Parts: sequence; structure tokens; C-alpha cells
Amino acid sequence: MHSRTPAGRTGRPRSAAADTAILAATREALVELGWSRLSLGDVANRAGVAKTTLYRRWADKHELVVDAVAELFDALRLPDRGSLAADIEGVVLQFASILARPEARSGLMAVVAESTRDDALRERIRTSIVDRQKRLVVEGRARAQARGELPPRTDPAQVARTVDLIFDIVAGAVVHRTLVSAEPADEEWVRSFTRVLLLGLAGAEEAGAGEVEARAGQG
Amino acid sequence: MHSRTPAGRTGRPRSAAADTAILAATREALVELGWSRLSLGDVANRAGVAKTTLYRRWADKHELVVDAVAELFDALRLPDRGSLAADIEGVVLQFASILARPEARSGLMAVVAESTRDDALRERIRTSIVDRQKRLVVEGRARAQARGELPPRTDPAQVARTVDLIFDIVAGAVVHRTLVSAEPADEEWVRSFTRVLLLGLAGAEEAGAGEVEARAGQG
Amino acid sequence: MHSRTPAGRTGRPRSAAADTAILAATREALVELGWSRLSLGDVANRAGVAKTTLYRRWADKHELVVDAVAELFDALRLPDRGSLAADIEGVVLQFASILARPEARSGLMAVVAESTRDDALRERIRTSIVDRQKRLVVEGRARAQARGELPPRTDPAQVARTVDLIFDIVAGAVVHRTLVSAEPADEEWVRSFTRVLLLGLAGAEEAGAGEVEARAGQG
Amino acid sequence: MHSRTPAGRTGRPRSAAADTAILAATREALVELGWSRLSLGDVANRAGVAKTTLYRRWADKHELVVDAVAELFDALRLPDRGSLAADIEGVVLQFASILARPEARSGLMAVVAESTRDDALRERIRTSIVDRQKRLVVEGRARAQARGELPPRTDPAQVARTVDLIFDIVAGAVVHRTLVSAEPADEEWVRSFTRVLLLGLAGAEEAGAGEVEARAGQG
DNA sequence: GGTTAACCGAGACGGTACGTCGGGTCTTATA
DNA sequence: TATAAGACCCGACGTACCGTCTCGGTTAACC
Repeated sequence: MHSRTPAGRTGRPRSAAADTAILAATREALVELGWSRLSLGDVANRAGVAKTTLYRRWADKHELVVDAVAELFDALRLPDRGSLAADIEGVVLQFASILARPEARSGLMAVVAESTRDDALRERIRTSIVDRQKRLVVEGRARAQARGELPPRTDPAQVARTVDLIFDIVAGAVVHRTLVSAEPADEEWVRSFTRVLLLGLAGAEEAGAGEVEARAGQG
Repeated sequence: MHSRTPAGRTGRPRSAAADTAILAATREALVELGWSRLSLGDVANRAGVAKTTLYRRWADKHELVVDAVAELFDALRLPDRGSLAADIEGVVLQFASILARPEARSGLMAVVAESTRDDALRERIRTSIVDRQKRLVVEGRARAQARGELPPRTDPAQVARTVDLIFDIVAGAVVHRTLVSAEPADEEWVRSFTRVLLLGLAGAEEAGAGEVEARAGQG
Repeated sequence: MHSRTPAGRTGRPRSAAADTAILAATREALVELGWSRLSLGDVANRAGVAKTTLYRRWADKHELVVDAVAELFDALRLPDRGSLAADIEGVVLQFASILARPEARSGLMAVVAESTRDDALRERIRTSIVDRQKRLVVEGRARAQARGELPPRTDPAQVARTVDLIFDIVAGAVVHRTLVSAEPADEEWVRSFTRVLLLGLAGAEEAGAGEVEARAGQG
Repeated sequence: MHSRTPAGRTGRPRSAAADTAILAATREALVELGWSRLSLGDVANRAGVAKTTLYRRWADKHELVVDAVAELFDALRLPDRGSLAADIEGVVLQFASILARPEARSGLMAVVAESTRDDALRERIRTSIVDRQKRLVVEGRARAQARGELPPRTDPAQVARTVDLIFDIVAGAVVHRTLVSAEPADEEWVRSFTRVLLLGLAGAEEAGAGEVEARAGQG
């Protein structure tokens, strides 16, 4: 994570328990107070840790919250429900249920907001959250290809573009639905959304091959 | 907007110029400092206005920024480019270009983040930004129906559901692409995205009619 | 005191009560905690004042304590006990009794210690405390001259030198006795000290005249 | 000094060099930073020693500084300049020149300030500095008696009182002159001061004998 | 000549206070 | 009544030291 392990090996080693306690305390405080009222002094108190210990490990509020929130998304699993549509619906519902938790809602949005002015923070978000969860898309595609639901694809650049596009559509739609529109991403909505997504991808898949080749010929 | 016009009519009237100057100063400060470093004292200075004046009109930082940011999105127009796909691409590119402006990026995300803990703020965002821009989806559908690209729909509840879904997908994907994935929503990406969206909607439209009626019979 | 009255006349004026409360709180805290454990946050609390208010008026702990302590010495009066010796004994006993108060002891010495590294602070001490109390020596001499105990002196430079010398001897001896030697400056000690001082001054007065004239001829 | 020699005799003995290095580093830091900005971590760094080592030997900042400063005054010597007046002037000038050194100025005053709230510290100051230097007064009197400048005195209590009085007057006046009045204790000032002191003592000596006997009869 | 107990360096730890900054309220004089 | 100015209370910031505590490793005296 943040642990740029200190060069030397001397001195008292850092307490591993402190990290855990701090991140848990951060999530707890996010639930109770939200982002804007969360203070690092309070987090340190909750964690039973001195403020200095906290600052020794994280440069500021945002970096801390990225790590605290990132762990939440690691709970996401791609269930095997027999079909691509069902798999997607399953993972989207999980995602929605994480976003229903207050610490995820306000923590995630706050760091994204700050990352618009802080390249290091943006990179940290990408590394700790975004790229980490793209595994779900990759897994899902592989499983669908194994089932014969999707044709095997080999062009790596094209695969990467597609994975990114799917991820932006899925994550973006769910976040927007729950946080901006402030409507629940319930089973009905998820079914509608998944249908649109899969039909769109299927259609694009068919039409896309020739176009890509055509473009490759130009560039 | 915020102007709960004061009851009494006596005394010195509020300066109309102050509102404009404050909102402009807010956007300017957002560009330079981002959300977290923006301070109301500084905004008041830039606007050549006393802090008192500012607080008399907006309850706090977030309300002010919602108003300041909302104006940016009012510039969105639905261009008539001859086809639904082209129209969508046009408006999405506009949206992306607004999100490329730093005041929009950090302002929008910051108020969304705070709105996860503040119902009044969420409502204000919905009123001032979200619902206001859904007009684009409604207009686009109407134009496409006029062109014969889409069949006319009459069930108002179903229409509302579809409009909401489209808006969440479009806005969500563009925001996620630009702010979270931190990749440009350039012409190529917009073309890919639009193709997936339209094919998905077309497919769902065909398949959906019967299903909706069936569900309506149950509910 | 410290009040470099702000240039402009606009805005809310500074609370005069705050000054008084802060200085009183400072002395109270000095009594309870001593210099080193005295914190400005605590002083602000005791005074019922925000820390910012305190810092707006005093640059740091030392400046504040100089002002708080200086007031204590303004209580010194030169009693008319009928003879120069008795007058001196009276004022020295008063001085000793002020130095017996813990806020005076630790406050005074602490600012003197810091003033060895801070010219502005040293000047402040001189202005607020030292020069202010030299009035006692001047008064005492005048009264003794009126009684005929001392011959009238007119050379102002020589008078100033003598006043300074007397002040350094008196203040120095009492401070050293009470704070460094840590013995009480009780009546017996004060009587012995005063006898030495007066006999020394009388002798120097006799022998000094010619020498001074001689030096004046050279310079 | 501070070395409460550890009970057991086994194990690695303490480094003697560390003591020297630490005290020297303390004085060096006092010169550069003054008391208030002096930190023990910094002293340890300068001395090339771990903080642990420092704390194993001195309980806190004040105790350390007493020891560091006390050594400075051990350089005082009573010169034999042929007369009591000249001897006194000589030693007073030495004293003044030590007090001109920044480490002595701020170190001495700081520990005196703190000692007003700390009896152990006051005792340490008395032992390490005050009583240690009273030897100068005792020596000076003895030499003057040998020269026949002073009558031999035998009552030990009276002698002790006189030695204390002289020490308080001399040390107090010089300290006050240099640190509080912030004027130089130069040759001219020292000459004036010594004249007053000696004349005062001579007069008191003559007049005092009978009075002392009288008081002894009462007590 | 191995044991062993106290030493040493490094540096993390729980604390306390620092001096600053911003939020939002208030009190003036002026318009 | 609105305004500009600016003082006010409050609370958090991030930093600096304090004095304590672990570590791994080093000495010297004792056996």
C-alpha cells in the first residue's frame, strides 16, 4: 500500500496493528461523520494511536481515505450464475451494495474530487481501486468466452479498450444512479441496465471487427 | 436560485451585481485552488464583497458551489447533426469538454461527495443540475422519433424510466472515463461508447415491449 | 502596551475586556503551572477567549507574560517613613513580597532568559518594567534631598549613572537573594543590605565629586 | 555530577566521552538557539549520541543545562592584584565576561526561572553553581585580612551572613546590569560599583560589631 | 573465552502544545 | 436594510519536541 518500507533496518519497527486499526477507524469515522467532518485527530483517537503515527504513514486525509476505501472494493467477487447476463447482474448488485455504505459513498467521491487537482492522488486511486477491480471485467469475459457466449478475441489493444469501456460504463452508471441521481440500483434497474449493456456490446462486437481493420489500415 | 426574496421591501436593496461577481469568483477560485483549498473569505475578496454579503445569500460553501457549477452545464445544447448517433456524439463531446474544465471537475465531485451526507444538498443538485439536463435526453428522443429513428412511446412511467437510465449511463460513463479512469473522452472513445449505447437501446426497445406489458400485468 | 492601534477605523473594534481577562488568566496560569507548563491555549480557555484573539494581540508567550508581569510591579510605592534608610527598606520589602509571588518569580525570570536572544523582547522588558520602576529611585533621591539627607546634584549624566547603579544593585541583590540563593529577603536581611548600600553611596558621594569633575575635564 | 553510579558492576560501562560530548553540544546549541529553541534530540545529534543515552544520564532539559552551564563558572579565578578593590574588580570583570557569552546568559536564567517551581532543580543550582562560587568571596576576604585590609572575624554565623550578602550584591548587580538593564558591565561601571560596595562594607563593619553583639544578646 | 548484563544507535510510539487557517457569526460605521 | 471591514469563537490542521519504548548489535567485566 503506502508502505514505502524504510531503507534502514534499525530502530523500532512500525506497528503493523496500527495500520489496521487506523484504516478501520477511518471507515468508522466516515460512517458517522462523513468526509468533511472527519478529522485526523479523531481517527487517531478512535484507533488508539497518536496523530504522529498516522502522519508518519499517510501524507494527508485523502491518501488515508483512498486506502481505507480501497479495501472495501476488494470484497467484490464475480459469482458464477451460469450466464454472462446473470454474472454481470450479480457483480453489479454487489457493487451497488458497497456503494450503499456511507463510508464508501462519501469516501470514494471525496477522493475523486480531490484527485482532480492532485496527480499523485489520482494515480493512487487508479492503482488501488480502478485497475484492481478491472479484474472482474477480465474474468467475466474469459468465463463467457469459455461458455461460448463471446467469441475469443486476440488483439490485446482492442481487448484493453473494450475492458476499459465496459468498466467505465458499468462503474459510471452505477455510481451515477446511486450517488447523483440518488435512486436505488435495485434488481429491476440492474436487469434493465444489463440488458442494454449486453445487447450493445453484442452489436458492437459484430459490427466492430471490420471497422477496426479499416481504421488500422488508415493509421 | 437561492434568492429567498426578503419579506420587507424597505432599506437598501441587494446588489444584483454581487451575485454575479460571487459566482464568477467562485469558479475562478475553483480553477486556481480546487475545492479543498477554496475558502469563502478568498471568494469574497476576489468578488470585492464582504463575507457577510456572501453568507446572506448562500448558507455554506457547498450551496454556493452548486450554483456556481450548475451554470456551466446550462451551456449544453443538443446539436442537430442529422442522426441520433451524431446528435448523441455531439452532446457527449460537449459534456466531456465541460468536465475538462477544472472548476467543473472538482466543484461537481465535491458537492456530490458532500451530498452523500446532506439531503438538502442532494436535492439542490438534483434540481439545479441533474433534472435540468435531462431535457437533453428528452429532446433527443423527440427529435429521433420525429425522424422516425425511434418508435413513438406513450407510457409515461416507462418513458421516465428509460430517460433516467440513459442519463445515468451517459453521464456516468463520461464522468467515470474522465475523472476516475482519467482518460480523455475523445472522439474515438465517444464513437465507441455511442455505438454500444444505441445498439443496446435499440435491442432493448425491441425485446422490451412485451416484457414491460407482462410486468405491468403483475404489478 | 502592545496595542499598535490598527490604522483603519472600520470593522468591529477589539474587545477591551479581552485584554484584561487574558492578562489576568495569564497570571493565574503562571501561579498554578509556572512558566514552562503554561500554554496559550489554556490561557485562552481561562480567559474565555479564542486562541486567535490572543495571538492577534501578542506575538508569543513571552510578550504576553511581560505585559502580565509588568502590571504587578506597578503596585510598588515609595512609602514616606521619615528617613532615606527607612524609605528604602520599605520599598525593598515590597519588592521582595512581589517576588515571593509565583507568577512574578517564574514569569519575570523566564522573559529575562528569553530576552538574551531576542532584542525586541529585551526592549519591551526595559520599557515596561525596568525604566518604569526607576521612578522609585528618582523619587527617593528627591525626597532625601528635600530632607537634607543628600546634597543636591545637578549634572544630569552623573545623576542618571547613579540612578542606574542604585537600581541594578537593589533589584539585582533582591532578585538574587530570593531566586538564586533562595533565601528570604526578610527584615533582618533588608536592614543589613540597606546599611551597606547607604554607607557605600554616602562614601562614594564624598569621594566622587572631585573625580567626576576631573573626568569631565578630560572627556 | 549527575552520575548516580549504577548499583551493579557488571555489563558495559557508560562511555565517559559521551558526557563530555553531550555537555559541549548543549553549550553549542545554547549559543545557536538559546534555551527555548534548544531540543534534546538536537543535542543528541550534535553529540553523535542517541537520545536514550542522554536520558539515561539526565532527567530532563533543565538538569542537563545546569551541568552544562555550571562548568563555565568554574573558570572564575581570584586574581591577586594587590588590593581588595583591585581583586574585586578583577573577578567582577571575569564574571561579566562569562555572562556576556550567550550560552551562559540564556542557560543560567532559564534554569533559574524553572527553579522557581522545582525545588530539586533549585538545590542543584545552589550546589553546582552558587555555593561553588562563594569560594571566591571567602578567598577574597581571607586575602584581604592577610593584607590587613580587613579585621579578622571569628563568629562563623556572622561570617556566613556577610559572605552571603556580598555574594548576593555582587552577583545580583552584575546579572541585573548585563541581563535586565542590558548595559555593559565595563571597567567604568565596575569601578563605580566596587567603590560603593567596599565603602558600604567598611562602614557596616565598623558600625556593625556592637549591634551584632546586642542582637545576639536578645536572640 | 564464553556468558551476560548493561550499554549503545536508531527510530517508532503516545502525548501535548504549537502557531495558522478557515468557517460561520457578530458588531461597528457608512451608504 | 445592505454593505465593507474586521474582530470574534470554534475546531482542525500539520509540525515539533517530549520522554518512553522497542529493536538489533556492541562492549567489557566476570566466570
